[in-house]
Amino acid sequence: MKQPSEKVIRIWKTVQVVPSGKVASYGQIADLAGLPGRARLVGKSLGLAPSSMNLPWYRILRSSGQLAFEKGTRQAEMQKGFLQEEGVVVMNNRVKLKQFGWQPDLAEMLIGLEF
DNA sequence: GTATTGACTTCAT
DNA sequence: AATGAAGCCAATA
Repeated sequence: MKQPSEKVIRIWKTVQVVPSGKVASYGQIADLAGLPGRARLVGKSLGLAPSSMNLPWYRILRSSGQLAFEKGTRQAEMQKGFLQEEGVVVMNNRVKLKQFGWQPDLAEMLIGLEF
């Protein structure tokens, strides 16, 4: 039985810590998950995540604030929809990190470190 | 074992 | 702002 590696699990958990209405970058998630430099692994892991766990993958974007998908793709539009539903303004396929970028709180960090 | 890939990041043009 | 190259490292082939 092949299961996702622990690293993937950690990434998922870390993603779940991101609060609604905020967004985080792949690199940021990787760092919080204790996997610095694994930004790309984060993306892959999100792709592996089953939809049944309600993983808020849409709160994760690039360091520049751009959505991970190209504009016009179905995923990008869906991501945009989810974000706006949480109050995050998405314009021209990007989000203003100055405004919506998530800064981990101590309490939230603790959750992330519980693993 | 090496080569390629990827929901990335950063620096240089 | 846009584009490209290099860096990065686990997973796949």
